[in-house]
Amino acid sequence: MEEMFFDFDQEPTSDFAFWGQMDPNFQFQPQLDNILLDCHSLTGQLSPWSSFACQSMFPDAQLTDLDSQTLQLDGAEPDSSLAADEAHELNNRIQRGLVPNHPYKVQRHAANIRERKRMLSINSAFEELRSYVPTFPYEKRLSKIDTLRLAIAYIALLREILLSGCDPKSYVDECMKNGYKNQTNAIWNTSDLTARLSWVKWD
DNA sequence: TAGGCCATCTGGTCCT
DNA sequence: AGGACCAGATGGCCTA
Repeated sequence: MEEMFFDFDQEPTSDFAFWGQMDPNFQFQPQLDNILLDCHSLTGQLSPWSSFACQSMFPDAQLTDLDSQTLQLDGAEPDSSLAADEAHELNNRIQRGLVPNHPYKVQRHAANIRERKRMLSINSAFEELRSYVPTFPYEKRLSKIDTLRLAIAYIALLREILLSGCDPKSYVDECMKNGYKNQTNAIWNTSDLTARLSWVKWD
């Protein structure tokens, strides 16, 4: 069987098994806006506003009324403090009847949009981190927690290699023979990390 | 079918 | 005051 190596210095276009490689020409923001705009209509998911939250905030309100209410187009003036893109997006959603007619709800929707964008930025950072940790070519996508743990172990090992002054490949080979003992993490301190590193092309 | 993982919504708290 | 951040709740999807 042909031996396979991974070179971490390769261009990101490498067809090695890295998950979540970003297309360098990918236009993130317009895609994001469309996704956010369409998520409700695509999933058909009902906002929790229609149940618990509405009743707790507005105990006197009839849920059916709240759910059916939408802002009138000419009266649709989302919070002026919103960023331009958020205001535009919110207006779009109001026009489509996706935002119920209550000032607090409008604010809450804007906050939801910001939160989703924030989580997406965190997720894109996770994707980038995944691209830096060693994975097996046949391995399924690492979860967030595994990505963090593996990254910690990987950094620790790289630090040890630097401090040892040894050739990286021979250091890993030695670890493979004798078993890698890392103090930092119980999850990845077995042969797993060194096995992953055996796929790394060091030179 | 249970468990893991994830996205989303939400309200509270912190920060600017 | 408003946005950022956070953690809890919830529900969907996938896999063993």
